Amino acid sequence: MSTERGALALSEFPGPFDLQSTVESGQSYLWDRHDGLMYDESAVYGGDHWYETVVRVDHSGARATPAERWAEGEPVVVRVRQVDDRLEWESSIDPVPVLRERLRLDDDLPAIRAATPDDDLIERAFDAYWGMRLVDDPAVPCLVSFICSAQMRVGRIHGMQRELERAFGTTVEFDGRTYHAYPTAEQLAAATEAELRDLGLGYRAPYVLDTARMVADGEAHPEEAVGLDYEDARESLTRFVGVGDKVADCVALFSLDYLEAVPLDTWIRSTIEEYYPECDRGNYADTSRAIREAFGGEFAGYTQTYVFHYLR
DNA sequence: ACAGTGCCTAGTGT
DNA sequence: AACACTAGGCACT
Repeated sequence: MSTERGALALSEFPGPFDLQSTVESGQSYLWDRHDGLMYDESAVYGGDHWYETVVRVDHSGARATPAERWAEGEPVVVRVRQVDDRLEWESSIDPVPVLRERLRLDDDLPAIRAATPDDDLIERAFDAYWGMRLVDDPAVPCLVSFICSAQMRVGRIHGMQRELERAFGTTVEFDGRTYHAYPTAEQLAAATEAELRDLGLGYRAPYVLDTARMVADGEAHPEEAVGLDYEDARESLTRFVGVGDKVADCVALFSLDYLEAVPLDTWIRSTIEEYYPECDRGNYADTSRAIREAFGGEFAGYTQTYVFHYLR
């Protein structure tokens, strides 16, 4: 397959963009660094590293929903790096539409920031990583990777996803190397619990398996939450095994376009204790509403992601 | 509704 | 060296 190259002028999109903080902030576990130093603390921050992922896109346009595009499109490698105001890419297709979607390049970051409350911690967080975008990942890979995230560090979550790809994902040849797409629900459902445990998933193994079976059998699909009111969408996502409120919020925010979702993980909970004690209402749903308000409502998930990355 | 408890495991600290 | 503790929770009771 031939390698095409190109570049995207980031000045054509609203506000700044920073690739590294976007793909290495623990939102998405679907990207990898070409130099293999993903999440390497000693690596230089802000460097122009090449990042790679395998996407599935349907060129015919015949399939309407992202779920179908993901499930049925041919896997294709996309490699990208940022050099100042340019996003350079290498791929066997024109990846600009998919990059635009996945990296949320059309989000009006200055407008989003302007809509957040005037608050010292929030301002410092935005300043520290200004240009970081939310991601918009395919729903099933996002769901599975956040099921794996329970009580795990980002580096290990990332490593687990690479293991899942290597063990079960469709192979793709590109630029003289073999890549692996993220496994589909069907491919995961065909695995055994023992195989998943051998990859280091531990007690998450049956969760991933049961959830993959639910999707593969057509019993439920995470994208069925799209269009519901936010809290109903979160509730809907908890149908999947291994998915509680926190993981449901991650999927809502990082895949299903609910920018108001604020995943309450241990970091944000301790942040609430320290900076917003009045928002701690003792249970997930009420605390979620309170911190969502404190973080600016409509775009609270953006604020959360900046604050999380800043304090972590 | 809500609180308590067990669960896999690699890495870090003692 | 061996052991305790931790890490972006969840299911079950």
